[in-house]
Amino acid sequence: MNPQQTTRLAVIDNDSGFVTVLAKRAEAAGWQLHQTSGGVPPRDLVAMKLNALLVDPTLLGEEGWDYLDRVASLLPDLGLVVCTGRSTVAQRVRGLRLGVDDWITKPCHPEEAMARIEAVTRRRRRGNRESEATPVAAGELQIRPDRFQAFVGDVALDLTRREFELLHLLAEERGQVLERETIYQRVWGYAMAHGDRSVDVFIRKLRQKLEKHSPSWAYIHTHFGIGYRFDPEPAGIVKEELRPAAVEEIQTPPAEPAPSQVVHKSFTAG
Amino acid sequence: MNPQQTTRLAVIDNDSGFVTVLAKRAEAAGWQLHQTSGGVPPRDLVAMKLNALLVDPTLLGEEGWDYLDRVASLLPDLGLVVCTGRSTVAQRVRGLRLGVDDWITKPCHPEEAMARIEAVTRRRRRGNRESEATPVAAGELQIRPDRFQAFVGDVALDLTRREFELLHLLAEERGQVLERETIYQRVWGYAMAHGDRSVDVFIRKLRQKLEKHSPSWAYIHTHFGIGYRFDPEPAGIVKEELRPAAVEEIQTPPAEPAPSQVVHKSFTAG
DNA sequence: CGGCCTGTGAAAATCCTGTGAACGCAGGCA
DNA sequence: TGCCTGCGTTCACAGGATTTTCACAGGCCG
Repeated sequence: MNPQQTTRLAVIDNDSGFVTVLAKRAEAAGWQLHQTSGGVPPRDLVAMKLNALLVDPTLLGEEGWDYLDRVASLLPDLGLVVCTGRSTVAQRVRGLRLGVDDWITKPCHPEEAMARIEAVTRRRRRGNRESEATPVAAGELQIRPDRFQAFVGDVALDLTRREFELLHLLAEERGQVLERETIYQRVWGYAMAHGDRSVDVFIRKLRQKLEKHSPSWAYIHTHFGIGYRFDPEPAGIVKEELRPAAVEEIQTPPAEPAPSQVVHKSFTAG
Repeated sequence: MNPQQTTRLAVIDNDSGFVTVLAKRAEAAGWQLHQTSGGVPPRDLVAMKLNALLVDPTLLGEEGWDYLDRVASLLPDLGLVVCTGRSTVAQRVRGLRLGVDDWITKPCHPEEAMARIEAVTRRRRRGNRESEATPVAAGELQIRPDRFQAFVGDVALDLTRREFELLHLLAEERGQVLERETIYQRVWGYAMAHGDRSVDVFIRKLRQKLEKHSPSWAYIHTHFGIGYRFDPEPAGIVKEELRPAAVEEIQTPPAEPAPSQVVHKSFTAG
């Protein structure tokens, strides 16, 4: 979700000689850098919106492996590169299996370190949408990334930031069933904890606001045991597959088979 | 989804010692391997559906850089790993900038090479999300991973998640007889307890839904004492082997001799 | 013919989602 | 500073949907 092209890198190392040189080159290349010589809690890494993390686990002592493990599993989209001194094959293999993307041995040329960091972050960026700022239309909805807001006609749905990002993601993947974990990963930016219900709660809030402003459309469909799918449908076509003769292509977008296994919301309470 | 997907790796190298050892380990790990000691045209690589390519550009001589460049740009989803002898920082940087994902220096431990290849493909798989989303067609069926659902024409079979995953697995292994244990392992994700009948029950549910939506085809075949096989067959060819003159290659996939020991289902009750 | 193995229907157990509400946090404001 | 408000997170519960388990019947094989 980072529209920016620049690489955001954090370095956890206390080898001042190496870090200094690397920092100079990185800044020359236009990278945004964050240095520390101590462990940064994975939680805080989330807030930094990094593309990559370069770390020498030596200075984390015993906790090194555990730290790498946590970072790798909490931030699967982060490029994780270890740069450290002598190591055994077994150590490198362990690290790589844990989720480390590249393991560089010191002493190393900063240029190579940078090239490897680039290689690690490269693909993630590829195919990144330039659609970031293009509005999306769906049913009666108009989703406007430039305003972080969705509109029905001229009136805004009054979405909070998270609500908007969730809606935007769903709308961009219109028609696809997205699993909760995927949604969480892409909206929140890190891995979903087991049992977290945040996605459900935000879906409910979205549905309330959608229902309030565009009551004659159904936008978000639940897929039991999987996740959610965004697909604007005019209301009143419930179970069209049971009476195929009665309904004649009202508005259903082309190549959109009638959804099933969908919990058609019934909006009980007002 | 499927947790363990097999890695398809091609090796372009003529260092027989290294390659032999690597191949042994890779096969032990269940990887699918393809070796050559000459350059493979990028065009052919496409057809091989590889996850990763390990190459020693040394044996490509002058063309090495050009080759890496073409492979990297033509196959952006392929993990590209160079494994070669001595090299300068400049060479490594050049390669990495070109699109190489990792650059390993020989001599290297095959275990590390494998771990690095894994790391590269892991990162790659995360990047492109729709790798697993290719629809499968079978008989009148259309199996759509993006919807977690199967369709006959426009109407969905209304499969639950487990049902869908079972069907998807069977369909991907079309024509193969899969043992219950295998099925359970791959759909449920862990070993089947002795005496568990879940697979049978889900096969029944699937058959019911298939029969309901596509009554003129037989999809799932029972192999007594073994397991099940998915193979769409138009109805009415029951016992075609008994009256070979009557039936003429309606739709039966090639190279599928009528299996003996097959229980042709007869759908007793309605 | 007897011992498995599979098909089947239904009950029981489990899991999943919708929902309302409480909680904590941070920023705005007096 | 202290209060108020908006927002995101977490919890617990209820109603369903789904999965598992069971018992039995019928088929397959030697």
